[in-house]
Amino acid sequence: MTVLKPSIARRKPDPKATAADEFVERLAVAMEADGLPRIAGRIFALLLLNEDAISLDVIAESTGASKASASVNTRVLEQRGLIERVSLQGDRRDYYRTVSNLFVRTMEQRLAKWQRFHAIVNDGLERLDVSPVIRGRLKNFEMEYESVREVLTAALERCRVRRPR
Amino acid sequence: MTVLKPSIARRKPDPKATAADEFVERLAVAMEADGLPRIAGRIFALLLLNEDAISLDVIAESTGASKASASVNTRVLEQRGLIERVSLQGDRRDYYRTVSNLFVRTMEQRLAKWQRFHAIVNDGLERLDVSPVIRGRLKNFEMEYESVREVLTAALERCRVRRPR
DNA sequence: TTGATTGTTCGGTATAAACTAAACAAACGA
DNA sequence: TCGTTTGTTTAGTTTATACCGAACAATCAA
Repeated sequence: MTVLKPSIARRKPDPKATAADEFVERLAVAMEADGLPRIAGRIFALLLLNEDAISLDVIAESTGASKASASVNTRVLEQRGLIERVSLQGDRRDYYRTVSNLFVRTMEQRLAKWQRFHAIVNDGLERLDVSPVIRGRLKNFEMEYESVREVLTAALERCRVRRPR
Repeated sequence: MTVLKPSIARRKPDPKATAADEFVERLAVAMEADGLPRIAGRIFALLLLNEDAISLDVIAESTGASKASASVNTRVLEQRGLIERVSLQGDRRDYYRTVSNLFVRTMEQRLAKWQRFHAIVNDGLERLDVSPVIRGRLKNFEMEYESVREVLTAALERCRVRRPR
């Protein structure tokens, strides 16, 4: 008589899971598509919903992650420019909160990622000797990217102006 | 006297690695940032540099992947709209090539991914009862996204018009 | 200094993903 | 019908990554 542990079959749906918790989980999963660890996504979502900065312990505690994971993933988020570390006077702890111009920052991140991709293509366009057809294909690809990039950065600039800090 | 296998320390740098091979590898790595398997990236890069459509065997052979991986990853790329499967008359094999309007398609992919993210935020904006400050933050985030999305889709539409097929 | 608090790093484990080989299915030609 | 060619699926292996607990380092207070 073998018994399957229920925790394997399916996790217990936490009875006191609030709407906010669900939001956090869903956003965390969605952010995995951007190559972030799930815990990083949870932390980000948590901070997104919190007005004031939160300490590492609280982050670890309320996301259910270990302090180690919280430490690592806050750094990841910080390096990606999604959150920032702030210090409060007369307090040794670090506190974290989302950056103010969040959307612009995320878009800048994405642009930077694309840039790496297109840099490779452009480099190939220089070094490789390919047929005129292929060359035309690559050139057109880059042209279109460039035009879209310009439009996009202009739009972001407008966002920046509208909300300077 | 322990000897470290050189293949572990570092892979042999293939002496007859062409510039095209390097291009393929670099692009493949860059595409991993978009959540694609490395082999998918290699296949894409390979097709990008080839004028005419290529069969599965050739793809497998020239990327060094197994036929199974080639099959799986071509399907991934096809579903993402980056390549297309074509059939040649009097030939049972499937052939693959990049789609014609490549840049627009990649951007559409990216937009779709963002859409999922923002859908969650908007949903949260409806269901969650958060402080006015947080609500303002989320709303602003979505507003900025929406404005940028409009600009972007317009720019893509222009690309589409400029090169209809 | 010592003790307490806070963050990071390290070692090990579990989970997930990529990939291959081999079995399988489907489509065609003989 | 039977063998051949082509693509897919499956099972198992390898590889990479996330994660935790515990040890460690650093900072400040006493």
